[in-house]
Amino acid sequence: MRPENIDVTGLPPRPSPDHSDCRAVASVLARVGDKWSVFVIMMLIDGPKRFNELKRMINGISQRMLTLTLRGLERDGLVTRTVFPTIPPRVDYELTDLGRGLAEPVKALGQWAFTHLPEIEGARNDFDTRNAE
Amino acid sequence: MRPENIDVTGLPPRPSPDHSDCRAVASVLARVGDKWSVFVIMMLIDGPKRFNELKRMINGISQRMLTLTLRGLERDGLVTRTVFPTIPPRVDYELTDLGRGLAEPVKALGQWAFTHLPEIEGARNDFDTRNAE
DNA sequence: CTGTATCCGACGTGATACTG
DNA sequence: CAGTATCACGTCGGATACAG
Repeated sequence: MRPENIDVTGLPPRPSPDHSDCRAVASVLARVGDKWSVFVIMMLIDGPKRFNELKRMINGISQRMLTLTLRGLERDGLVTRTVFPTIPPRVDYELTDLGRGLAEPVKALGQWAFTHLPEIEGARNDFDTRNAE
Repeated sequence: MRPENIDVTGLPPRPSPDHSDCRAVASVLARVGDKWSVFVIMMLIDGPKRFNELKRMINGISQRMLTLTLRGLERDGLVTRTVFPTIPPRVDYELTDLGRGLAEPVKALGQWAFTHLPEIEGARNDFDTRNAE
């Protein structure tokens, strides 16, 4: 079950494509698409940040969601978590090389979204008013 | 409430950044991140497709989800829906110019995900076994 | 400061049945 | 063929309280 046998890589057709890769690619896309990951990545681009520092920068994120988001990014090897056993405790989060690599295509996507925002919002308005009354 | 005042465009700092754009960019990212949109876009890159044609190509998608995904893409102006009032009915879905434009950064992201799959899966395994017992 | 634990409502997704 | 309607379930996310 679920999306198999689909090539979303845009890569030229390979001789013996491994179709199971599709699910895995989708899982990476899902991380990018989740509500907060991209924001956290963007915040970390210009250097490591502390937990509450991130929380303050990302307006509206809850403590719980920041924790979960950071755990997810850490699990995928995109972010490192270093604990300084001081009192009070201090924890720094920093992008890995992998994370910095991911930031590039993500920024490209963000730029596209930003430049085409008017068209998309226009299309949404048109669609909504068409299906209004 | 919610992610405001955050620049996820990666654009060089502008004089008077419009912070409300952030939410809108996030909504585009959310579309890319949802479970099926990217697959549909990829399927439509090389020409228009019919409803059931898409359903067959995307292994595992339900009729309901295909409908909802296509509606969402149509609403955002990424896909056109043309009905041929024949019997039986025939409906073609096709990428708009906007949709084809979006496909580019999405493909870039897909390529990145594909090439770095081993590192990510490795990191996930490491993380999971570290936090196992 | 940096989390974890718990509760709860909202939403996304799938399965199934039905319609024009 | 191309949907819509309904239900059922699981996950996501926010709020709050508490801990090391």
